[in-house]
Amino acid sequence: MDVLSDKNYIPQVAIDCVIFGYENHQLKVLLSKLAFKGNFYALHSGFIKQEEDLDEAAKRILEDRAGIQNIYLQQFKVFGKADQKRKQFLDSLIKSNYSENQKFISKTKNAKAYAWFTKRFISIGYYALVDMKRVSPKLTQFDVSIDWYPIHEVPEMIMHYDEVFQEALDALRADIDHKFNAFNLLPEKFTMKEVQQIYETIFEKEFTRSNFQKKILDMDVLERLEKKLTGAKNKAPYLYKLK
Amino acid sequence: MDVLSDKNYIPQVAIDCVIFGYENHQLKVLLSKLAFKGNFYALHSGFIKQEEDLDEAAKRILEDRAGIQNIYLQQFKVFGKADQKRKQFLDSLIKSNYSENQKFISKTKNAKAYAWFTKRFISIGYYALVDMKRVSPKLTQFDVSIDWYPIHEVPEMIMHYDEVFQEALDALRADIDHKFNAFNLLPEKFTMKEVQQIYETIFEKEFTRSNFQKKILDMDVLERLEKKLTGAKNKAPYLYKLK
DNA sequence: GCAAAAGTGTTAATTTTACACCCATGA
DNA sequence: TCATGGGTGTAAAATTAACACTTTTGC
Repeated sequence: MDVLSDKNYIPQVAIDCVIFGYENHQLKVLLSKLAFKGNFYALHSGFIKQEEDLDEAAKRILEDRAGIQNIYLQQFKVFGKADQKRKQFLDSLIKSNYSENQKFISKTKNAKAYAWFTKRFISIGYYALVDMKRVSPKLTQFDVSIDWYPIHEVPEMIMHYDEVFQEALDALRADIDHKFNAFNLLPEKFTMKEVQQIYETIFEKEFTRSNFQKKILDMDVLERLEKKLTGAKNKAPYLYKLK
Repeated sequence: MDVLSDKNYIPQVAIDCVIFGYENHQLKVLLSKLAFKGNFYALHSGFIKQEEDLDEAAKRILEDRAGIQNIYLQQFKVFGKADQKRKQFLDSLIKSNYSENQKFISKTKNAKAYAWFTKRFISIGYYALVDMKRVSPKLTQFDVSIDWYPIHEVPEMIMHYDEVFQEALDALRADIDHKFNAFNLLPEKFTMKEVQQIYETIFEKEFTRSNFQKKILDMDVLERLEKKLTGAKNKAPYLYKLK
């Protein structure tokens, strides 16, 4: 990673990525536990390089953190409260992690990073929806661990991340129908049941099979392929792929 | 206005306001013609003060430019291409307005403003919908004029503003139904016909009277008041107000 | 043949659209 | 009393939801 400076990155602007993961009928979110004393949880944030498009920056951050590419990534809201949450949090973090925190900050190199990092920030929210099986989160120097948390068991996060997460979930549900991003979670060939399970997981409610099938097929984006013999003692479902 | 500097404003971030105005069944947009040689048209942009919430900044910019308060203002998208449009435009502007442009730029004061202004910017798009009768646009030092342009007669604008305008119009139409912002355009008491005319203007299509009435009343946000005798030789319409 | 689950079809309920009808108003 | 336009009601059309029926598969 480049040195954090105004020359390399756009100052005071962050991208916050809410990475939703799907596996086994569960919707989870990828959080980082920070490599500091105490239980501090955070979304994956990053900054925008000076020569980089906004959407590219979001993709890069997602790739750096989760090791995946070519995924549906959607900007959903900008957060721009001018409160002191960020600075307050970082100050308390330094205080509890470095016995002589004033000295720590005043070291030339640290001082620059501190000044850059503790300014008031605007954050641009993006969310992604990924197949957990195809993702291998990578630790950075700031993380002690990166884990998937069920969306109803999300620990309290630092700064404004709780709000970002909740808004991302709302946006995901509002967007999914007309943007077809659910299909990104599936292998090339999939059954209608698999599609339905994703929807049911995301919306946390059940859909009737026949009506769901009609609705999805009416979207006219799927192509029916051969049948799939599952070994189960029932009728074999068709496979589908995106047109 | 404060001096443009990193100390006063968040650098490299602008707010672009698309101010839609309604009057006499016409939807127009407020553009500034810049106070420079040549025909340069622009949306109303501004910057975010260091101590200011994002939404407040948008409100302030709207008030400075259009002289109105308490209006529906909606963030709709962030634009973040890393292209050189901004710098190229500003360079050509300086070139054609100052015979010795290098000298102009290198004057100490101008040099700072030039450097601040010509960096790569991220812009946060907001739109507003106002009653043209209640608005008195104010000229700033950068405008030679500020005028309302019918949305189908918008002159080509500088930089990326054409795209911002088009996206704002799409967002306005998508948002209007469930956020009731159309009522902001009306006086305290209004008739159903007036509401319908706004909708018809915004969507550029006609609605059938009875169905429109049903739809709006089903929203359950209006309260029916006394009748209004218009002097016309027909049944007097009811007045409504927001609940 | 039977249970299980997939696919299709049918009916009912709801929402949307079109349009007819009645009513108040001023000329 | 008539033309105008506003308010209401109703029938048709389209969409959505509920559920029953049929088919395929392995045991």
